[in-house]
Amino acid sequence: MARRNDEVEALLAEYADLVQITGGDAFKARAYEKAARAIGGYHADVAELDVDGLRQIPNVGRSIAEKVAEYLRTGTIFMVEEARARVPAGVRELTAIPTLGPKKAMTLYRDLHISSVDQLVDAIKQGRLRDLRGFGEKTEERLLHGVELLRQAGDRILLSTATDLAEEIVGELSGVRGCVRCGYAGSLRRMRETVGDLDVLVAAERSAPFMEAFTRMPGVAEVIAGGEKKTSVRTTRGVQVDLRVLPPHSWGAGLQYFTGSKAHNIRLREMAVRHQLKLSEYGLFDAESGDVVVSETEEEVYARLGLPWIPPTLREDRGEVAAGLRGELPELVRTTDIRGDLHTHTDLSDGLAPLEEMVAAAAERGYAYYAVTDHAPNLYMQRMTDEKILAQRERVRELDRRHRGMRLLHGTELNIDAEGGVDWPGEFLEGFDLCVASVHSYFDLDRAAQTRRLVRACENPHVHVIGHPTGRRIGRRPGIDADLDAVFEACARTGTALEINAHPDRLDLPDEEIMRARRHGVKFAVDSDAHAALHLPYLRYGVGTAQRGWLTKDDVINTWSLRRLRGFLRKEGARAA
DNA sequence: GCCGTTTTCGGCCCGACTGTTTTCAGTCG
Repeated sequence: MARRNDEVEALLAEYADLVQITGGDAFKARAYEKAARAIGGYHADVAELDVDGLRQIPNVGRSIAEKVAEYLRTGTIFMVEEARARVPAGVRELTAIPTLGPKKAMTLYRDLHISSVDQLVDAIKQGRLRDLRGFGEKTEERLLHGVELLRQAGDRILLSTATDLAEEIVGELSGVRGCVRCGYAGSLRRMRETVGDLDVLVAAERSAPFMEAFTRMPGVAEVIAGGEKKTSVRTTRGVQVDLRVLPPHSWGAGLQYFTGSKAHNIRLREMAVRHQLKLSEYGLFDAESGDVVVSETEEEVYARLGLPWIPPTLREDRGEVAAGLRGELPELVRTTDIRGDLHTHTDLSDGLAPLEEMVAAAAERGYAYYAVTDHAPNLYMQRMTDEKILAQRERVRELDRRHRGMRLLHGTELNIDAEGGVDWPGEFLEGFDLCVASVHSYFDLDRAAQTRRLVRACENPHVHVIGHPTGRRIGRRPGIDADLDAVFEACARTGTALEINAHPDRLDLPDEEIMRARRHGVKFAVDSDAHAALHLPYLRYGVGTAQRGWLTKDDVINTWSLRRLRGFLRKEGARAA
């Protein structure tokens, strides 16, 4: 069930942008940004709160609480509407282009009346930006490159957005009378990092009630096509959703067919042909007689082709069919295998929730251990000091004594500098149970320099995990240019784990690099990088990515017992070197 | 607009990088 918090967060963030674009008070804009983030990460549903309750949320004062209440009551906020009237929606969309912020967006609109990405591209090509103050040749290049990036991510949405939407739709349709089965398929079921459109399947005798319920769902902006077997809609956020209703006996074949990938299915159909069979979304048929052989479950379809059931996350034609035929499919790591999270934040740095709240939420998830890893001082904006982190350690130790079932580890997220150095000297790092080290700056160093800094970080005997190793942000920034094989080799040699950061806009390492790293013998940590208690469940997306990289439980250090994990954290490899 | 061991005003994450300037604005993390 979607929470109203997300709508409120989006609206306040929009208002913050509009304040900036119109040249309003920068501190006011930041106040709205902070309130938006706090509401997005708040544990309670804002729809359940009155003004006083809303004011309990950090960074929400009287004014914002009243605006939120206004929104919950009327569906709009007058001040936001007023601001929207002054700035066309396209101007705000321009700020989605990397390196183009609110100031430049406003200049483009004010001086050249540019209010869409397309208009911007045209204007650049016509050389109309040349005369603008603050815009030069390099700026034009960077903007075009930024547009390119934006378009690559294009109409695809993040895995988390797609999951939330799909679960809502499945929940709705499951409640319709006559529903035998309901679920989603497509690249979402394969847990690809982004999803183009959603495929929802229903097994039922009669399709009409489902088509009707589907097109009437809130959030449906337009019905693109409506038939007996298939209906397609576009949501108000621009996502296309296809609903297919199948006869119950075709469920397995339909699920298999619509899950894909295309390449995986082609391989399966070729196998079917060799068995004198024909595979379609309705079943596996005898090629000659046309009689149905199997169709009810995916397992039967795979079995009849001589294969074990192949997990959806492997269905990318990356060798899974051959491995299945040999009986060598990996036993993939599952979310339930994860015994702890090794990269999380609190409000001591840029997290939203206090230590106690994060720890309570982690305990709720049944973890055996949990690491708190706030930012170290070199990420200057966090203002970390030795005193603050040591005081936190005392609180962590105290809480650890009180939490019977779950061991707390005190760690930090270090910042890898341009040369591969980190924030604190060895003797200070010695005091941490665990150190994650990540790249947060110097994304444009050349390949040799990037490789060198990452290898050096691995060689630091106090660095246990390389956080979000490529630094990419999906749809916003490509990963750094480094010789990853050299980095993987260094990880394996020194006993440094690579993180699979589960945050939906990172998913870093990406799946293909995970496969490569595994061949070097690297171990991995699947972490949420949570900045609020609500982010802890992001872990599922990291596990999905790990599965797409063919990882087993043994490859992932945070599925291990605490004793085995502590052995890994001694990092004998790097110390011996 | 929010917040307070600096409490009703006056701060607010701070430094670096980039490209465009010719001393700095804009963007980012």
